Amino acid sequence: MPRPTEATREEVASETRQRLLDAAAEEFAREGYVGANINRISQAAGFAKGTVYNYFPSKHALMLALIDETAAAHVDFVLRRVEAEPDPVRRLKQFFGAGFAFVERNPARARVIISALYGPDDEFKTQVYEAYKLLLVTIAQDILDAGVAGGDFRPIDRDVVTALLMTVYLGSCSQLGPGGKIWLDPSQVTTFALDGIRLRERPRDDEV
Amino acid sequence: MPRPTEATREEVASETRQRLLDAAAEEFAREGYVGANINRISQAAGFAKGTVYNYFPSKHALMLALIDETAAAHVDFVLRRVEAEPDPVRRLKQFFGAGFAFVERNPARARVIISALYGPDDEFKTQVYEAYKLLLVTIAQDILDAGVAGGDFRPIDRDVVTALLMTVYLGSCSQLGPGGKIWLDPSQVTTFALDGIRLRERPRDDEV
Amino acid sequence: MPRPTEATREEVASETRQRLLDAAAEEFAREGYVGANINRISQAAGFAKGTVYNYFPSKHALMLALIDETAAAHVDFVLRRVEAEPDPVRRLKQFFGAGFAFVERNPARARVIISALYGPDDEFKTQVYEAYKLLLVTIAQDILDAGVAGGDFRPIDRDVVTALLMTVYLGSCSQLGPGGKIWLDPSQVTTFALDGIRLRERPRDDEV
Amino acid sequence: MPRPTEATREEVASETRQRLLDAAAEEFAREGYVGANINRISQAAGFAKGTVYNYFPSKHALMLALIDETAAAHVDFVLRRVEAEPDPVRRLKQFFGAGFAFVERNPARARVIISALYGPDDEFKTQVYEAYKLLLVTIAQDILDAGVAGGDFRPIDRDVVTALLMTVYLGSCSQLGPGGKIWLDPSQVTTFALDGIRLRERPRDDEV
DNA sequence: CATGAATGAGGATTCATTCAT
DNA sequence: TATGAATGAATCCTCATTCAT
Repeated sequence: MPRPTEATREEVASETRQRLLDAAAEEFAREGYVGANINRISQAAGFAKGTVYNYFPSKHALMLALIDETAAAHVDFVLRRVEAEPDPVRRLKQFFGAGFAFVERNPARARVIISALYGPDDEFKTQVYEAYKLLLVTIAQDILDAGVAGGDFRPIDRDVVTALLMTVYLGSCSQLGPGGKIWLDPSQVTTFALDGIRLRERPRDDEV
Repeated sequence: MPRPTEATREEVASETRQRLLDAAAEEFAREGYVGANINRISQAAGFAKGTVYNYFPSKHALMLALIDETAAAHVDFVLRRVEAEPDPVRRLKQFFGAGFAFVERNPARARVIISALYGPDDEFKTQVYEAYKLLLVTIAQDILDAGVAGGDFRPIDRDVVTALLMTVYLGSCSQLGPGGKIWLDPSQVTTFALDGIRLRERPRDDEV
Repeated sequence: MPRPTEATREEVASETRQRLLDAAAEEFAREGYVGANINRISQAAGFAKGTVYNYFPSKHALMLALIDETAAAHVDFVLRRVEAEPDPVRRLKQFFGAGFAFVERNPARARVIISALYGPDDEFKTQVYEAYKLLLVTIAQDILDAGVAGGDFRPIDRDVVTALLMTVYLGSCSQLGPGGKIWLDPSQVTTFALDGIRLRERPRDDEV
Repeated sequence: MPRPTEATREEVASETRQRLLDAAAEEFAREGYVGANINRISQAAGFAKGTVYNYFPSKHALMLALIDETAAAHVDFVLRRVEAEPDPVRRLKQFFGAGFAFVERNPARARVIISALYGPDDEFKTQVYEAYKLLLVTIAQDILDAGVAGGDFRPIDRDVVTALLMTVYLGSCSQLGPGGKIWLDPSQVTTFALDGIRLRERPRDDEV
């Protein structure tokens, strides 16, 4: 058992790091990576400029850490809910539902991810892809493959549709209205996406 | 009628302006707006730094002009082809087909528009919305409304679906592989989008 | 024939560069390379901070340019006077005499060279060696080799003695009293050095 | 007599201080005073940053202490050996021999002294002069004065030659090859210096 | 119209130093 | 005594912008 002071010290360091990441998320979301200002980040976190550099070796590394931390929380949040669902159709709905919920709870983080994806820095893009790989695999296998096998979905190109679903998801997320609310109704987006892939023997009228 | 020298002078000025815009498109696409460098732009266009300021009052104004010019060409290119089609379904296919064609011919311009949309500057976003308004209206009225009225599409929320179609289009455009090729097959994207809205009494097998 | 304005522009640029180098010499001499401040250099030269970067890509490059320029002037100044002398002994005297004269006229430049040689940056050292190579070769060949061949000097290790002569010269130069005067009398230094190598009437063989 | 714990405490403190000085010597030698990093020094010594400040009030004071400690060891090492010799010529040889031996055993310390002498900080220079005063006095009196009085050396300006001998010594020391070896052979340097002052068989009076 | 020298605000980063534990 | 988190002054460098030619 570590000495109390040791435990406390680590907690404080962890707490500081977290506050810096939170402040960085806000700043990067509002100003973009290049426009973000390290001094404002540390001030917003309640520290002096230098403290950022006690935790992250550079602005670039801070961004990478933020991407990693955000992606880990995001993937974890969505996957838990997706995998709790019994069948592919419900899972797809959860993918959108939980995804939008995460974005509404963490609008700044979401913006950072999206701007990393559409911004000019290839290293950020790669980092995002890596960090979200598990989510993409789950969509492809546990939702699309399973859905096609089970007769819920039409035969489709798994990778193309995975990309399209992520595209629809990310695109919807970035259309935030005032207050950070997602302007598109999740259920409408889900319906649209589901109808793009669902098998259609007979009319259905049990939608969300 | 202006004197020949006048005409020549205007032509030269127009030519200079065009070369500056082309160079700016490449630079903004590669570096992002904040990372773009006015000196590099002028050098790439074959001029000295100061020349940019003879044609555009600021870097910001240059970006706005580039958005306008690109959007005008883009909208014109797509609308000509969309409106040449006789029915909503074909028009929607043309929206994607012509849109992807424009992006493949003008990858730098496309990147600029997309980064403006997903970047932190709200003024750029507004400018893009304004410049593309005519395209959005055409989708909403001449494709969706017409398609619903004609029984091609299910009753849908026109504005939501317009947003979703643009989202799918833009998202697909930004997934460029090496060489600027769009990675997603236009016909697959079109099929996906069409199936999301099409009315489905009976199975159809006449797709793209 | 270039246009007058062109000629003037080049003259101004050359003049600016020279003023910056002069100011840099003073600053580097007084503060050392690391302690030197680019802003102070440009201010002392009568320009704003950024102007330095219109002429030199970095502080490091400015230092290298200063070493080169100083060494070229130094070597030229000394070699002209050394080579005007008819015999090795007089040439050696001129080496010290002209060398000390250059240092007294350019104390800041001399300090920069010396601090480059004794400072921690190996690239600066290499640059100094390269820039003074011609002078070292002249000492070794046109003074020492010639003097040994002509019976003025004892048989000596040419390279060792070249190094020792430079050492004595540089060491003496760095012992500046108030006002930048070299504290050691050139003639005393010359006598000391000459006696270290001159042929004696009878051989002695009791050395270390 | 202090209590054992007291004695131990002092030993530990002394040991710590010594390790810090050793690490500082390496760092100052490699990076120069301004480029040296207090954190690296403490890490290399096996302590945290703050510990340096428990032993030295500032980086500047650490440098001064290092100069003092090095000079004291250096002067002691050389003087012991010089004063063990019976006559001025042997003493002068020992001055160079022991001096070079000290430098080869303590290359980092030697570099620090030399960079202090040729660097921009006058306070360091003064400190070096003060700390080496006893050595200079010994050269001037116990070697040069004694040698002139005993007929070994020509009548010379004692202070000038003292300065020249130190110059030759320091200059030779700073020409370190790979591995910290002094590149100039001590015996050659000694011969050169001795011949510069030794009495010749017959007077010459054709000098400068 | 084209030029490019000059400007100076702005920002990332370093690091000696302090001090509470 | 040892620690290391926090500090903030200091500095190199970038680059949009101006303007005289």
